[in-house]
This record gives sequence, structure tokens and C-alpha cells, in this order.
Amino acid sequence: MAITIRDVAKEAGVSAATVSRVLNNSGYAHEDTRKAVLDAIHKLNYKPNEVARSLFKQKSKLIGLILPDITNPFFPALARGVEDQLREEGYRLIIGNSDEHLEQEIDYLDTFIQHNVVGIIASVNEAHSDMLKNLNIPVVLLDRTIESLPAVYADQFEGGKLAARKIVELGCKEITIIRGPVEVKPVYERFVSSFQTLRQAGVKINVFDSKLSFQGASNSVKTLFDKYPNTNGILACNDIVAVAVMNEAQRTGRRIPEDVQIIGFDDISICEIVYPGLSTIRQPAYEMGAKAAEIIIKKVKQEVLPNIHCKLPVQFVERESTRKVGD
Amino acid sequence: MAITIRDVAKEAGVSAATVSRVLNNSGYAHEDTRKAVLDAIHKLNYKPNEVARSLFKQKSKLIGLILPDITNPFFPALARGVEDQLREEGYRLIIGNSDEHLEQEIDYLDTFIQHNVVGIIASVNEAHSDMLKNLNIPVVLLDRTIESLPAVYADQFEGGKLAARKIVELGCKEITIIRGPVEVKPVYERFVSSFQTLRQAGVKINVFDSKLSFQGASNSVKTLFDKYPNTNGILACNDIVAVAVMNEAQRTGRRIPEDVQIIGFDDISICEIVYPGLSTIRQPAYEMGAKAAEIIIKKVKQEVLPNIHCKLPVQFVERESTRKVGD
DNA sequence: AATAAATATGTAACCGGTTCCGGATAGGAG
DNA sequence: CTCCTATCCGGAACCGGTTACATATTTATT
Repeated sequence: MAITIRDVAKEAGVSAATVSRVLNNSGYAHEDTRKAVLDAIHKLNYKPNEVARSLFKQKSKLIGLILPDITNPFFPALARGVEDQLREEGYRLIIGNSDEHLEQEIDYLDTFIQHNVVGIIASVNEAHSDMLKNLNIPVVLLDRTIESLPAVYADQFEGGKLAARKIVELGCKEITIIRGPVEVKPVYERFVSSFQTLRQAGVKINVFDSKLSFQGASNSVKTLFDKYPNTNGILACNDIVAVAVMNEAQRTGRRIPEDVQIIGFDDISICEIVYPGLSTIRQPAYEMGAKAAEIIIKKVKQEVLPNIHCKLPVQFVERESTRKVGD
Repeated sequence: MAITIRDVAKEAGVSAATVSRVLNNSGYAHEDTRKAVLDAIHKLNYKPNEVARSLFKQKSKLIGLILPDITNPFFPALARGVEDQLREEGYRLIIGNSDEHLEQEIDYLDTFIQHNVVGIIASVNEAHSDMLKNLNIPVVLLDRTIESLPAVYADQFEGGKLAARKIVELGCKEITIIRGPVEVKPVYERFVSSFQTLRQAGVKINVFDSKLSFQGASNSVKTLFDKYPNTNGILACNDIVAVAVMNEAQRTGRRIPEDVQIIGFDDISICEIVYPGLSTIRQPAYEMGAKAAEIIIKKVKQEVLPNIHCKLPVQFVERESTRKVGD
């Protein structure tokens, strides 16, 4: 059926071992032989079978990626970063959505291992981290962090602080923080940080809870302005929630940013096309993914690295949901 | 290192062949033996190595998925549909983004084959379809269609017609169709269909070009209202473009839907959280993905199917970017 | 020219499963 | 009791690569 290394060997008049050696640039091979083999490979359009290779070597060219939900626009950006970086080095991605469920995470993890993946990049909660700790292949956490494992993430404390500082600076006196689910650590951290910063500023603070998803946010947010009719500044736990809030604000006749100012978190693509453009705290999602991939690759190549916790900077992106300084 | 089938065999006091038989429920195995083997498997926490299995069987539990760009929110919905359906049956997904580039498509396709994937789901342009035609594993096209290959897609003609009919019905007299890149077949088809329908309705038609991406749409659309200041109805080639248009409309002081009505295409999640909510033509993306997965699985299981072209229905989803009938 | 070292290549075992085949045992029919 | 068949199970080959090892040839060294 498919062309095997022995077909190539026969065509080139050598043994399979020799073909393998020229293929991998290992061991010796006479220049003439090398040429003959290369010709045969080309002539037969031979592509080595990764599965056989993987079986013997006990390592594949596959990396497993576990994300909560690729349907949430923050995660595709991460995934693209990972994938693009990986492709450069010839690695491929097996992907699994966990919906934050431990059971699904374990399920994917198991099958990743069964497929001899050489590394795993995962975005899972600390409470679920046990399953990742005793693997004998490299693991890098992405977006989430756990003390004992390498991780790539954005500076949530700085982000929360930045958002809080901005909204105070911009003159808001009664600020509502929309808090996402506390189990999601980065989301919780940005909340805590905003809250502390706001308290130090001596401003009135409301806390309002919301889900993170499109559906959830849109529902959660409906009662926001009933409950806090006088808020003039809102710190949302992510951009989706922020957009839902903008919607609700406009629906209830509030002008943005004149009556309410809103700051999101993440800087997903939506921010720049909604009206008004959403000011937000940018997490460099694509770069985070790329960085995680880079670290995994280094680890796969046996480069011993310290237990890296790679914290990437966030930044405030000013658009139109906040006032210009000086207004 | 990892537990192998021979470890289990030794533990259970039988041969590897016997373990394999109970594992696969093939051939005979005495009830007592079966129990002993199962116990051993459980005791050692044995998980069979998919790679070894795949090498011998010449087929894995892997399906390859090629999408243009997972960063465009329409595609994650497809991917989730595929993945969820596949997981049910124990298949895993290798994923690759092509950015519509033939070179990358081929690259991913090659490595998918090298990994013994049993099937491929792909969203590629007709012009690139040659590479898919002579594979000896099942292929299903998703979102895009090619005459000679099975495909799952939404009814673009109906969608285009529906949007056009609605916008006319809703009283628009000068309608602008935002046309996406003509190489992308479904996008082109919905354009043609809308255009024809509009022409039959005898209404004034403008055609305006735009990219499909967030960045692209946002730029393209900036000159829309300079060029056609009197349009009162807009048919966008997708929801991203539609939202960008809404932005531009509001920025230039137009009220939606009083001054301009806008209809998008796709029904991505954003539609329901922007303000005003975006009326759109819904493609059942998740279901499309699931259906494609279902077909691939059937084909993998040797069920001979006709050259299925599975056309899923679209529907108009009314939100607030169009007027209520009767207004 | 003799010897050592470097180069070149093939044989065979191995990775961890699956399956063909054949031998052994048990149960049933005659 | 014999014979046949169904059941049970292990040995060994195989999937398509890689690599340790052995052997053969070339090149360098003195």
C-alpha cells in the first residue's frame, strides 16, 4: 500500500538501515549512497511513517493541548500561538476541550499519553492539577498557574490594579466590579487585585457576579443596573462580559463613556469592532501560546530549565468605552 | 517504564495474545482467564499503547481537521461540534490552521497521513481540492463543498435569499451588499443569491467589498458611508463585518434600525451581546461539525455511503438591528 | 608495508501491540 | 469408549521504522 522504508531501500539498492541513516543524518553514509537514497525517496515520494518512528523512539511529534473551551475567543488566540510556534519545529497538536471538567481533562490526558505525545500544554484549575504532576513528559500550564509546574501566564495582579487605577483616574466614584467564577484562578486574581486597589482609593465599590460565557454573561448582567443604578464605572472580568454590560448600559439609556465607563479584560478581537470600542486590559494571548510552545519544545529537547514561571506583561488599551484623560 | 501488555500478561499468568483477546473481545477467552486479565489490567492501571496498535492495524483513532483560521469565531463552533461527536466514539482530533494557504494545507495533510489518521475533515477551497481527491482514507468537506467529495454545509443560496427578502420586506430601498472575498465559495454564493433576489425586487443595490477578518473588516468598512451615505439596509457577508458596520453606522450618527438596518451571516455568539443585537442568518455551525464527524465515523467503519452532500438549513434570527415587522 | 582509525553498510533485534496458526483440553454425539 | 467439534490459549510473525553490533573497506600514520 503505502511506500515503506524497505521499498526505498530496494529502489536505491541498499538496506533499510542505510535509508534510515541518511534520513536522520545519523551515522555514516557515503555521498554516492546518500544521493541514491535521496533520489529513490524523491522518485517514490516516500514519507516516513511517524507512527512506526514514534513506537520505537517512544516519542512522537505530537503535543497535547487541553483548553477549557475553544468557543471562548480568548482560547483560540492561545491555541493559534501554540500551533504556529509548534509547526515551525515540525510538531503537531492534538487538542481537547475540557469545559473545566476534571473527568474530561483526565480522559484527554490519558489518550494523549497513549498516543505518545512528547509534551502537554494545559489550561486547568489548580484543583485539578494532581493529574499533571507525576507525568514523565514535560508539562506547561497556560493561562493558569500551579506552584510546582512551569507556566506561562499574564500578570493578573498588575492587570487588576491597572484597570482599577484607570477607572479611578477617569473620575468614577461608584465602581462595580463584575466578578467571574472564583474557581478560575486568573479571573479571581484580577478581581482581588482590582478590589484592593479600589479600596485603597477610597471609592464606593459594588461586587456583581457573572458567568464568563456569552450566554451566561448576557443573562447575569440583565439585573446589573437595577441593582446598582448609580454605578458610573465598571470593571468586567472579561471582554465578553464587558460587551454584555455595554449592551445593557445602552439598552437602559446610559451613554458610554459619559454616563458609565467600562473596562474589559483580555483584549479579544471583538473589542475593536463593537461600538463604542471597548477599553480593556490586554493579555498577550497569542504570545502566551507561542511562549508555552517554545518552552515545551526546549524541554522536549532535554534542555534542563528551571521551573519557569513566565509572567507576561499586560497593558491598558484605550478605546472609547472610557473617557480621554482630561475630559 | 510504562506498563505493556506483556507486563499484564505476566501478572495474570497468561500470554500477551490472551490479554489482547480479552482487551478486544476477539477470539475465545475462558471466563476465569478473562477475569484474571481484567484484574491485572486494573491492578497495574494498564492503558494500551495506541501507537503500537495503530502501527499494526494501519489505522489510528485520530482524525485530522483542517480549518482556515480558528481565530475566526465561526470555526471554533464547527470544531467543537466535530470534537464532541468524535469523543463519543473514542476518536481524537489533530488540528491545523491553513489560513487558506494551499502550502499549509498540504503540509498538514501530509503529516496527518504520516500519523495514520483514519479520516480527514477539511474546510478548503475548491481550487485546492486536488490534494484531497486521491487519498485512500475518508474525507469530508466542512462548510466548503466540492462536487466529487462528500460535504456538510449550510444552504448559502437560501441564506442569501432569506437575508435579501427580509431586508426588502423591512422597507429598505437602497441596499448595500458587503461582499467578501470571491474565492471563498460559500461567501460568494450567499452574495450571488442576495444580489439576484434584490435585483428581482427592483431595489437600488450597492456592492461594497470587505475582508472577513476583524482587522480587515474594521478597516474595509470605514469608507462605507462616505461612499453610500443613503443606504438604509445592509447585508453583510458575515457577522464580524456586520458588527464592524454597526460600529461605523453608530459612529457616523446613524440609528439602528431606524436609519439603517443590518443583517449579518453566521450567527456567532457575538450577535446576542452587542448593542443592538444583530439580526442574522444562522448557520448551524456546531451541528455542521457534529454531522461531519458522524459521517466520517460511519465511513471509517466501512459503511459504504453515497457521495453525501449534506445541506443543512439556515434561518433568519431576528434581533434588534432590523425593525419588527409592522413598524 | 603494517597497523590503526575512520568510514560505510548490512543483519538482526526491538518498540508494543495484533493475529494467524496449531496444539491441548473439554464436552457432546454415536 | 471413540471421534468430532467447540473452546481455550500460547508461539511467532508482523506493522515500519531505529539502532547496536559486526563486518568490510578505505584512509591515515609511522
